[in-house]
Amino acid sequence: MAKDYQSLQSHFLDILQQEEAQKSKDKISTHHDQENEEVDELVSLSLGRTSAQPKKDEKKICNNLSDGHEKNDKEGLALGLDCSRFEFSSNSRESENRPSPANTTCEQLKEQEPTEIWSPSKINIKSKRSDDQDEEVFQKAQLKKARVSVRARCDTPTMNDGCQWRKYGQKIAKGNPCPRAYYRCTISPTCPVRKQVQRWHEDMSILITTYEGTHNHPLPISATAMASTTSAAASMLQCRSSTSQLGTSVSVSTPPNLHGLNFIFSENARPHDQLNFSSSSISNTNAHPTIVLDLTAPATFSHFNRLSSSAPRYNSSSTSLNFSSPFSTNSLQTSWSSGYSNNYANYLGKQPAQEHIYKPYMQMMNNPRTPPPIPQVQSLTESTIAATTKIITSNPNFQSALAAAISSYIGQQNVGGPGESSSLDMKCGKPNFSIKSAADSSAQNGTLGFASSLLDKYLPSSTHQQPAVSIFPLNSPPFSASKTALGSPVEVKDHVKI
DNA sequence: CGCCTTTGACCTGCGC
DNA sequence: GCGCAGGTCAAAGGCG
Repeated sequence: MAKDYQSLQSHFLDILQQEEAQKSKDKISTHHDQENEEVDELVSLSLGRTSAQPKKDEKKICNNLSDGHEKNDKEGLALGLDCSRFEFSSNSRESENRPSPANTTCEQLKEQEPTEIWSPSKINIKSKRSDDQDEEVFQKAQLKKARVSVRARCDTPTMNDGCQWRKYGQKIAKGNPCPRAYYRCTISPTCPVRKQVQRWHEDMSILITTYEGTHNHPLPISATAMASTTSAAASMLQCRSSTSQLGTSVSVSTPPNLHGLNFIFSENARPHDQLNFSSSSISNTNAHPTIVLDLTAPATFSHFNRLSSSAPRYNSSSTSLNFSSPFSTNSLQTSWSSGYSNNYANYLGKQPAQEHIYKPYMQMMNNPRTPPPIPQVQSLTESTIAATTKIITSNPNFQSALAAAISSYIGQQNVGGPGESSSLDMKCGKPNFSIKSAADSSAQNGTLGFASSLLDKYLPSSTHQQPAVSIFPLNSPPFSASKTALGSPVEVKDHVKI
């Protein structure tokens, strides 16, 4: 009954949105003709869920989403993570012309099986809608599963990620004398998740584990960390792929208990290209969009800046949201322990039942003098978080640095050159984090949208005055956000305009 | 005996 | 069409 209800509700909302989209489409088409020379893409970025629609409708949908969010409180931040599941099946031009059939409610999102995005029906629809060769190529690439490649120093043959794997093949891949092993998840016989494990020939201590697919079964707690990590990374990648066209580099480092984990998006928005991490070149197939999570390098802001500027040939703007950590990465590189998996899963909203773990820390941040209550679940991350929180709260530079970062971001949004129609809207009264940028929308869908989810979910009303400080102590170290314009203002092609 | 790894064969996609 | 490379299959064998 619930399924039927949700199905009907989804259908109803689809119809509503199609009507709204049709209205806005008419408006857009008139504007589009005028601005055609300047803007090739027109994508609404409101958390990646709505296509071009009037603001009122946008609000409406946001309310719907938040309602769903509340209804599915236990699902926590799934909103931010799952955005790509439908985004991935649409591209920017489609979203320009019609709403994504799935961009309605959180329930609907959750209804979707991970494999659904590859359903032939959608593929056919997409094929029919392609209107030029480039788009066909683009869509073909979209149809290939996103991959998440994790680089980590590891002495064991495979990284202990908590899942059960069965090896089904081994190959010598070109360019790397080390054999590549193929594993599939055996927790569920129908689980589509595969992973490839290969040593990096330039540094045999580095293990490159590439994950593909999404688990369709409950995961052991010890496996949620990697699953959430890869899921989030893939989501960001897919968000990015679905809406961006060119040149955005996004790096999201992890909460303190995952310090050192970098989500890297740095490419010219060819979705089939691999997303390379800095100068390292993991020779992977470029048939799949791949994101590289590098656990071998410390997550520093300077490093990210280096990354951002590492692709100047793309001549495009770069948007970054960097949750950088002041800590070393060493503690993470041994194994994926259940300890931090708890917290990172929480961070990603996949384990809402453990919400109580970090809520006290948020409260503590609001009142740093109050010692945090003892969480019910003991893990090594408690001490990590406590230490992190202590450092954050005792760091007088944190607030000012954060304020400067946000001011910088907003400032750049406001003073963006020609072609830069970006804005960052942080409404603190009611947790709201709408992002509109001329730069890569998907990145923001993935990162800021994710932040938005955090905000929506966890920002207490009492912290409205200091939203920035209140948001990130949950799990995050000093936070910085920046938007680095690499390209000239002239390069507005492929940018997104609201 | 069941599960797992190994490994050669086979399939598929892609570039030339 | 051909060759190459990536990916998968499945029989054979090892191990507890």
